[in-house]
Formats: sequence, structure tokens, C-alpha cells
Amino acid sequence: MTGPADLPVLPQSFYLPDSRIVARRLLGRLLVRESPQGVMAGRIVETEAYRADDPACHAHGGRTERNSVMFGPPGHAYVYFSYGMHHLLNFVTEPEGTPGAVLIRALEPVFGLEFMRGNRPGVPERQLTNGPGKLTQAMSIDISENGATLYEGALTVRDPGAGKREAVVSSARIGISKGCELEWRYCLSGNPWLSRSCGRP
DNA sequence: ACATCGATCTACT
DNA sequence: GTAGATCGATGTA
Repeated sequence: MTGPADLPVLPQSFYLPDSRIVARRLLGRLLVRESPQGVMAGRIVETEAYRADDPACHAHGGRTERNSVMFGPPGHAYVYFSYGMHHLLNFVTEPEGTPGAVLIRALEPVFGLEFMRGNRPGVPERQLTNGPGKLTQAMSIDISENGATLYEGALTVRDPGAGKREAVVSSARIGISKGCELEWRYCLSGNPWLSRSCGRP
């Protein structure tokens, strides 16, 4: 039997366009984690776009040590530590020198659920990966993945092929105090694994 | 050096 | 619905 690690990987050029385009196109794709524990995979169901001209973007105030990966080439992981306890996973987008990223906010677990449960003991199935901090814990992704490529290596994004078509809805991003008027959060409408329900279609 | 602030989650009311 | 946990990065002194 073949697993998610045999599916075709999205090329680096996938991440070159505008963050908002990439955020939308990522929905329905597979995040595949090949950890020492085993292979895990989840379908991306919720994303948020961040851009240089956007006050909520970490890179808005210029380059720092933390956000430097965002200024690099597209198709790399930008991982940072937040609230003293959560790791958040982003994908770097747009050409080198232009900072941009897509925050991965929720996954629908599809493979290696036993490892995810082991990483989040006692957590109900529905809450395994329905939030940005939860999915990194479930897939044991932390700061050591910062800067890693997404088109080769232990963390990849793959194309599962034609699947069910689901409507995409956009809404305001979550947990930010600036740029709230920008509706750059994208969800697969009504998906049960969203971190929160979303706005209008 | 020190104070502030998070792209959050959980547990509890 | 909301309080509290918890710590690295950043900005100011």
C-alpha cells in the first residue's frame, strides 16, 4: 500500500505568487510530516495570508533575526514560538527579498493518526489539529523546522489529486490587532476541522 | 538590563 | 464566555 509520502510534491514555484493566491490554493493539499515517529499527513483546510504591506505581518517593521526566513526564497517553512508555549507554522511565499507568508491554521488528519494522538494525549479526535498551535504539536513541528524546504525533506506539501470540490470562504484573520479589515483568512466552507467557523462565502 | 506583547490553548464558569 | 498560563523577541534605557 502506498502512503501520502508517495504523492507528488508541490514545486518551489507553487509558493512564488502573492500570499493570498497561495493561501487559497493550499486548501485541500496535503501537509506530509515524515518524523522519526512515522509518517503523518493532514489536509489543509484553513490558512491566513500575511504580506509586507500588511500591518499584522511580522515582517512589516523590517527584517529581524526572527522573521529573516520570510525575506528568503519561497517554499520554506517559517516557524516561530508564540505565547510562550505554541509553535506556529507558516509557508514563505513571494520572490526572495519580498517578505510574505501563509499561516497554516487547521488540518483534517488523514494519515498517521496514532502518532498525532500520541503527541496530544487525552485530546478528543476533533481537536487533534483544529488550530495552528495544535497541529504543530500533533505533527511534532518546532523551531528546528524553521527555514526547512517544503519541496524536499521531512516536511512537504503534496497534491492528493482531484478530490471533492468544496467552496472557499474568506474572512478576517484571527488573533491580530492590526489589519483586521483585511479578509485574508481562507477556509474550506463548513469543514468540521476548522479552528472556528468562518464568515460569508 | 528590564518591560511589554503576542498570528494561542485549555479549563473552568 | 473568559481568565490564566508562560517565555522568546523586541524596543526602550
